[in-house]
Amino acid sequence: MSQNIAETDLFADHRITAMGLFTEAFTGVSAKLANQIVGHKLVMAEFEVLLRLSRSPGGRLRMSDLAAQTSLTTSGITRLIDRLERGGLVERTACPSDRRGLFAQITDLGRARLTDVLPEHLGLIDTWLIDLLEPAELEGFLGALRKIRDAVRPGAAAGTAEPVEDHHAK
Amino acid sequence: MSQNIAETDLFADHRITAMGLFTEAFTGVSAKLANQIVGHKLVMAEFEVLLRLSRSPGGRLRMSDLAAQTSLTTSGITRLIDRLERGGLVERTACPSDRRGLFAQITDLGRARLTDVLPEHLGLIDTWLIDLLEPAELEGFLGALRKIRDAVRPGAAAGTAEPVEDHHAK
DNA sequence: CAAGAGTACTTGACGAGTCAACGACCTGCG
DNA sequence: CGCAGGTCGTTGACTCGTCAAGTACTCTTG
Repeated sequence: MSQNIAETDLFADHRITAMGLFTEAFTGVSAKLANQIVGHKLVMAEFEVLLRLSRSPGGRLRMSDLAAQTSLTTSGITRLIDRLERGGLVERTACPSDRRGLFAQITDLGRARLTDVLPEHLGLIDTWLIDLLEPAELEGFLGALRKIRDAVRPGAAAGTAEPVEDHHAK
Repeated sequence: MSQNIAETDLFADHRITAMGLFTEAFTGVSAKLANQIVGHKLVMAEFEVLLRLSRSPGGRLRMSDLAAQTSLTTSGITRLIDRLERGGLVERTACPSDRRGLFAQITDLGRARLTDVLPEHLGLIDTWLIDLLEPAELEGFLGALRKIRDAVRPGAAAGTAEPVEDHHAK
């Protein structure tokens, strides 16, 4: 029953395997973390936004800056901030220098929520990522990730991401 | 680079940075690949399903096996196969030994679509992953990924390598 | 051999994101 | 000045996924 050997080999290329491994490892860790976040009535993207706000001067960022720093569109950020605002974790405040613009501002409740979530979250990162690797191995791993990140997301090192823009043949 | 870690640095922990790097690298590569797939009127999950079907004996798998091998629920698989079937890339066929069950069977059109997509896809994996790393570095990287994958997804090793023909287990 | 329990898939309702098309505002230039 | 053309954020319509419940079948067991 087995023929089409050449074709079959194309479908089982080692590059597919490598990418599959990358995917399984990342989505596996990611699922562990997401699972904890969900237990605190947040989704990953919301947690990430709260974290970025908490680290920004004044605890606030422009909607469009949030969109640039995450992998969401501005419309996605609008809806995400809607949800967080409904929950009292952020509020929208006017931007004095540009009346089109809005700040998303983390509230005390938002910071408190982060403080609830973070310690356990860091522990999970240790358990499912850091502690699995020898120190030297971890260094090599992070170095490889940095090379890849710099290649695929030029200018993202300081936190400014840009939507991938490549469109191919149609 | 570890300095005095005050409590407010909780929000800027090195573990957050490491996980952020993992996320940016993976989502970056993933976006490059997804972008190509979308150019061929598929989404990533559909491409993955076609690939798994093409490598399985008879070009078919049970719906529930597909769900187990991907990160979708059985209900997600139902709707994904609906779309592929509507496009003529797979068909549902009865399972003779269990009348509840269905096979998703890749069609010739489905295989042709894969053959269209794959060569360029493999090239992109080279460009945005493999070729970025020195051979030894790549080995270390894959080794680390394997450790992580084995920790977070016990029993998923068969993922992208060998077809698993094992229904009616337990 | 008939329940009862469990499995395989589908469906309805909904959540979370995208894109395209706004209205509101800002800026540069004739 | 005045307005053409960009940017900021929101909204409507849609896609792709989840969960919970439902239907149809299979397995176990007294």
